[in-house]
Amino acid sequence: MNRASLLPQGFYARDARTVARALLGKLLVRRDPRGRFRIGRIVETEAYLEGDPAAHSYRGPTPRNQVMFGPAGYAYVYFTYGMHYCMNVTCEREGKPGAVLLRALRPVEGIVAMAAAREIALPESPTEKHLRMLASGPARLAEALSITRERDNACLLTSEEHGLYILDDGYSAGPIVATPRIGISKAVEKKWRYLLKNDPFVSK
DNA sequence: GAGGAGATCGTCT
DNA sequence: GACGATCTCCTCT
Repeated sequence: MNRASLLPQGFYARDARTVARALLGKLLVRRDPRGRFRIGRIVETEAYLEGDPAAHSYRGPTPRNQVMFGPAGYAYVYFTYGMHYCMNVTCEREGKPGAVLLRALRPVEGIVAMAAAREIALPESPTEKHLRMLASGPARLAEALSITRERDNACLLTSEEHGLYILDDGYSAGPIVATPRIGISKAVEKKWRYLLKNDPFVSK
């Protein structure tokens, strides 16, 4: 990888829709305790805003969502459906909740480790179809990088210290498409899901 | 390829 | 006590 740099906190302290678009093409990095890396390029995001009925923050702070009310640039990881974790990045500013859900990655490095974490048997020469199974979907993404609420909620993403962070390697993302968000029942008309146009690694 | 059911439990009402 | 910012597996075409 060439000259990749951490995104500063100012990158995150903006409108969630702006951050959601800006995160497309950036690298999500997991460095595990053995110093091995799992890296994927972000190809799909969703924005959740203040006053947004679909956002976990809508009804005010609770133990579960309190990270959304804190400063920008932290991970908000929640547990849902009794079995899945999903990862958000906090944005906006303190007291004004906003978050971006990371929905899909294009695997870049550590593919074998991702498959192991997902308990998927990869053939010697995996096809794009196999690689799509690794991190195309918010719960798949979290599982591929071993992201859990217990380990990663409220972790600072602008530092490499915790082993989970986001890098800008200078990649220039192509055209971005905005669509309605997935899997929600409120504010379904808002087109706050963003993805790289024609990218095969977006979720379905 | 499309569509639907079931899994499974933390969180909030 | 109801409901998820989901995924997988199974059936049918």
